[in-house]
Amino acid sequence: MKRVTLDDVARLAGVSPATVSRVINDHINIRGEVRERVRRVIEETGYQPNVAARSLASNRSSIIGLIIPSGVQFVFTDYYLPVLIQGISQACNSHDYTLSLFLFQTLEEERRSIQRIAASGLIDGFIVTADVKDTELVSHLLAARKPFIQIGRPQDADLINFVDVENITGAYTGVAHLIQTGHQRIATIATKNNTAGVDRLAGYRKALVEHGIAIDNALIAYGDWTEESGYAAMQKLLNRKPDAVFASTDTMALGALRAIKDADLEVPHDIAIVGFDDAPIAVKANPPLTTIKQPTRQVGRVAVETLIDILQSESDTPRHIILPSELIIRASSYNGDD
Amino acid sequence: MKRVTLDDVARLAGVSPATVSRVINDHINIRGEVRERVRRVIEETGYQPNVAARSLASNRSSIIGLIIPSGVQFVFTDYYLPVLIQGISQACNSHDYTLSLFLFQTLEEERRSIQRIAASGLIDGFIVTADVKDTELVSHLLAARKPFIQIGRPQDADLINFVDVENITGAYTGVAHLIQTGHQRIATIATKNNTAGVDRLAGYRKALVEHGIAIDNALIAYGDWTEESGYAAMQKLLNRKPDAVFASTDTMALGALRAIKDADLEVPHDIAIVGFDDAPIAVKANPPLTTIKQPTRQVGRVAVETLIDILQSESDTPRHIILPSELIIRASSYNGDD
DNA sequence: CTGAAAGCGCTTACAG
DNA sequence: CTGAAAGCGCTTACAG
Repeated sequence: MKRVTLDDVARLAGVSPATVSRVINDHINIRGEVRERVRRVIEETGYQPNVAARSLASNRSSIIGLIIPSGVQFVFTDYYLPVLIQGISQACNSHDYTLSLFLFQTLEEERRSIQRIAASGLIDGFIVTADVKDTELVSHLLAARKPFIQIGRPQDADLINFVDVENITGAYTGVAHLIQTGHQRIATIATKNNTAGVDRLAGYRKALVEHGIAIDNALIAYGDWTEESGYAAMQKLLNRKPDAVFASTDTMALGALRAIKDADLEVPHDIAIVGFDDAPIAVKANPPLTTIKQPTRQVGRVAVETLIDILQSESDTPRHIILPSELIIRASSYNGDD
Repeated sequence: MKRVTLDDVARLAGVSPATVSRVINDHINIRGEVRERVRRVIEETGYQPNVAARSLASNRSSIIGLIIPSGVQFVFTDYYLPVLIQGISQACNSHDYTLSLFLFQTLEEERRSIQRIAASGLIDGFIVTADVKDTELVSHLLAARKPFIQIGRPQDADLINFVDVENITGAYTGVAHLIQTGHQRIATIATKNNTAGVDRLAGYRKALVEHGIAIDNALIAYGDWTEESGYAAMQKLLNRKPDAVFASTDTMALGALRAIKDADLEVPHDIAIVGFDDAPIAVKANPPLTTIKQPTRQVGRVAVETLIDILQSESDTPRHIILPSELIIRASSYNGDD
């Protein structure tokens, strides 16, 4: 059983290969009758275009590469990445793009591969889950002259396409909520070295300032996205007697929760917690945590759609897309479902 | 700056394109001097072969597709899949294969895509994280005559390549450990509808029988891999006064742990727990859980390497690979790291 | 609206 | 050990 090719279809339909190609690619200017005839033959034969041939001839592959750099250490401690990938995959499926995944463990592996990948012509464009730290990766990508879009605002550069979440406003909303519910000594567990963390800290500051509360640096601790670091940070903060804490990740919020419980304090009675992230963690906490939910799945979808748009458009005006986050206030009793 | 092609390299090196191709593909029978000369030109020009052209000419793409079927609902509640993907990705990187990810949300999406993907010629072979339920997917793949390897033993069929974990022996070891540490009324939280679950239950039974303990069906409850289901199952089991429980997933073990605590019983003093899975969950539990650790990352690597081997070999003797699992006994105090 | 023809950048018998 | 040539299966100006 040999593969059926475009030429076979052309012969069977009594048209030229060019016409079949045009039908497949939805070109206009095909007579309806001819189009139908070709479509019928395609249907009957089960013809599928050969991707390699198409790619070689057209210089497009319809493959999007997702790069997860070596710096992304929290791959497995967070819900973030799996959900993001789900969003990306979904969008690829519905736009008939294929997703390629590049997951790098070490910087060396990253360096070795990225050149080869970008230059091989396999991938039309990339999505990068990069961070402030990954400027090297970004410069490689720029050098390869391949279109790419970054998930998360890059530190500098307005020249880079990105889609991000409203981190500042989100954090602001969460902290304002704490203030409005009567809290005054609001601590935060922040992160360094990534723009999301920096922005969330900025939102925290802004909320305090706008509500006339002085910023007390002793109420600011830092973690590294892990639950353990949230635990440790909260232990330090407890000495300063906060009555609420805004953790810039749900995972760290979970650690904070544990530290508070271990200190025999009650949540949210003694100390209220607000987290920030993709929610399932916050929901499963006991008591479930109030959180600022970022639309991670949507971020993935929008990244794909924007990238496709970039690939198809001529202009190279950089796209900067910022999606809203949402404050979700949770009752303090856990009923076991979601 | 135009792309440099194989012909450019040939011209610069003063050889024929065929020779350059042979050098790139490590064919034997190239004079050392010529090989060096060609290599130098490749180095200097930064030449990268065009994947589409190579793929069209050779009928191989060096792309492996990872299919995660719509039935895999526990994508985000388990560490399993991310770790597996990491192992797969690692192996792909080191063998110069590219990984394509196909994540299906619905059965319809799956059906619509799988045909197209298999027939497009883009992918050399597939890895499927399939389960008993996914016979439809498997038959599609068989119909497309594309090599594939399944993660997890298929229900029937010795004709299918697979790599699996020693589920029976693993569970046996865990339950035997409970018996040896003095427990008699050992309950289990099992799962249905997947061979791993069935095998783990078989291992549980075998351990009891071989140690002369009668099997009490009242001590067998079922869950669906979620923490909630583990919680509910444990609540039922508690009425039967078990002194230990073997949960066939760490996630369900976590739910069981919570149920035991909520009943004001102590772990492991009143009831010992043994889980089965990829460990990080068990480590983070408080107290950390004794668990049978499956080598998920290695499963991923082996799957890739076996698939590559299948692609390159002539024989189609099916490969059945079963990797050992390991009992990890945890002290009952949690020190917060790992 | 449609076709003939060139070309995309490789690989691989075949011949020597 | 090396080269000339055909061919992989498409797309796309170009011409009509």
